[in-house]
Parts: sequence; C-alpha cells; structure tokens
Amino acid sequence: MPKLFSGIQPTGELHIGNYFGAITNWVELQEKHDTVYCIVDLHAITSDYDPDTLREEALEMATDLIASGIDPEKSILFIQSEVREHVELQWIFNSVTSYGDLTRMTQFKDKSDKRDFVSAGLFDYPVLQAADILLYKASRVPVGEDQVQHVELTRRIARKFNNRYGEFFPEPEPIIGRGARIMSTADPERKMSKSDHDKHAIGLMENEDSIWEKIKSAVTDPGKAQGDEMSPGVANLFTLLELTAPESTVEGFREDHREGNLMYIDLKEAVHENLMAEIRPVQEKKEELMENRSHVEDLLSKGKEKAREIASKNMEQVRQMVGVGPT
RNA sequence: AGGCCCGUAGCUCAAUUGGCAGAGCGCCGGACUCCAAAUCCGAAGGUUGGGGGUUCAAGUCCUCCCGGGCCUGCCA
Repeated sequence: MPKLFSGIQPTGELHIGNYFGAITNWVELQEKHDTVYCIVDLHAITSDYDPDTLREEALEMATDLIASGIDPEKSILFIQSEVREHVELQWIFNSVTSYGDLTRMTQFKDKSDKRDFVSAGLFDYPVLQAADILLYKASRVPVGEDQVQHVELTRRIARKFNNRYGEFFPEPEPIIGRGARIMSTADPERKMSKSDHDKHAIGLMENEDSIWEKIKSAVTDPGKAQGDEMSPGVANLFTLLELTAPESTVEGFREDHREGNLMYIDLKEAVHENLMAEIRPVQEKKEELMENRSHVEDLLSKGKEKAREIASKNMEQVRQMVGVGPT
C-alpha cells in the first residue's frame, strides 16, 4: 500500500469545515494506504500560541481525530514533537533548500504581512513540512489547495537531496481535497477557518443549540426563485445537506428552490437535523474517550513508538549519506 | 554594542501648553425578515504594554523593564 502522510495543527478546535474537508477523507484513505497522521505542534509554535495549553490541545486533537474515525490500529497517529528526527531532518533539508524558493511561498507572504512579529520559524515552516512527509518516505500527501505549493517544494527538496546524496526519497504527490469546501456561515464568500471569529465556524464538538443558532443565522439572500442560480450562502447550506442527508431529501429541497418555494428556515432546519445526526456519534465517541484520558495517551504513545521506528531507521541512512553523526 | 521610532477597546486609529480616555468598524441584544443581508434602535467593551518617579493633575514629562520595527557598529 502506498505510504501517505498528513498533519494537522493542534491549535483551535476542529470545525465542520475541517471535518468534511479533510478528516472524513483521512478516514477513508486509511483503507487503501499506509497512513501516517501527525499532530504538528512544532508548526503551531511558529505563531502566537499558549505554551500552558499546547500539550492539552494536542491531546484533545488526538481525541477528536480518533472520535472522528481515525483508527490507531490502521494509522500511525502521533504528536510531531515526540519524534525528534523531524527537526533533525529539517535542518539537513534547510541546506538543500533554496532561499529563493522559500521567499516565493505565497502562504508565507499572506501570513507574514498580517503580523507584526514574523518568526524565522514561520519562514522555514515549509521545510519542516517537507521533513514531516519525507521522514516517512510518504509518496502521497492529502492537502488543501493552499498547501499544494508546499508539496511541490517538498518534491524539489527530495530531488535536490537525491541528486546530491543519492536516490533515497520519493517525490510525493499531493492528493488534492476530494473533500468538501465548507464556507463560513457568516461570510459565505470565505472558507470556514479556525482563525476567523466564532460565528464563522461551527465546531465539530459544539452543542446542538449553539450549532442551531449558527445555522439559523447563516447568511442567505433576499430569497425567492432564482432558477438554478444559487447565492453562496444557500449553496453552502446545500453542500452541508448533500454531505449529511439522503439524496431524496436533497432533491426535494432543490426542487423547491428551482420553483421558488423554498423557505430557507426549512432548509436550515433540515441541515441542522441531518448535520447533528452525522456529528452526534462523533461527539458521543469523544465523550466516551474523554472518560479515560490515559487510554488516548496510551494510543499516542504507541503511535509515537511506531513513528520512531520508521524515523530512526530512515535518519540513520540519511546521516550516513550526508556525512554527519551520530553514527 | 550604540542610536532612532512605536505600544491606547477585538481591529484601525483619535485625545490642544500636562486638564473628565473617545470615534469608526467588529462583537452582543432588540426591531424588521420564512431564515439571513441591508437598515434602524440599544448595550457592553480599558490596569492607555508593566514597575517606579515628577505634578494639585500623567495616555502625554522623567526613569527602568518587557515587546515590536528600523539604522549603525563590533567580530574579519
């Protein structure tokens, strides 16, 4: 089975955009790939964060992922900083990475000009990401559109390394989100994002009433019959419905919309109801896991061991090729 | 290592010679709406980065610290 790597930052809670966009995809990919899923806390520290809660957040992210269907039996699930080879490989990669390439990363440019303090870590972020992927010699990387450039950089780094030191790393290919693009409920022109304010994002673990408030207040349009045309907000609600409701239900609402009879409040109720049906088992599973924290810690510890086994073996060879110790 | 500039509400910024800490946007509540949006009404929001000092009175002046930006030097 092809080896696959993906990571997620532990900062902020999972929202349904993450869930339908990435996580459900991760769950499916487990079946036909050797999956390595990583909670990337070392990436999180490149921006503002709280050192007192980071570990707890990482643990909670693991809990959420397992509740969502990531199976520690099928996948290697672990916390990045627990495997020190990530950083070691990053340093070696720093030396085969073109400075010019890094300055062209659009995500860095976007992020850096919004902040007053720009850390060198933020700039070097894509190199750590390359190390994350290649440390496990992964050949597939599921990512969002915005990360494709980083995977391309990873390929360039792999190529450069292989040219200089000998064939070793695969050139990984991005698997570009088959997952849905869920838009903000408050501003349906924008993708639902952790970094936006509360009312933009619906938390995966949020309680039912609070989710209803957000769906009810989701932006729509002045209403009434526009044929097949759909405003972004309404389209977003239909996306959610498609993801959670039976086809016949969706078709019914579609017809109402075409005929101009659709009451958005009805659509919103249906979205809420079906969304909850999808999410509730995940929330229940999480509660169950939270009752026994040490079980999750245990699973993470096992994940760490599995990750280390691969990482240390690969790094041993890398060190030899590069000419550094420890030998 | 030295010099210069900056730090005020969630965000962008005001505040006369030192004289009651404010506005816009956002957030929250309400009206309107099938639900929203827009609009209208209303409310909340602050240790002015922190400590010390001068003064009747400090966001404003002095001093130290923290944080951020820029310039120069040292090392060769």
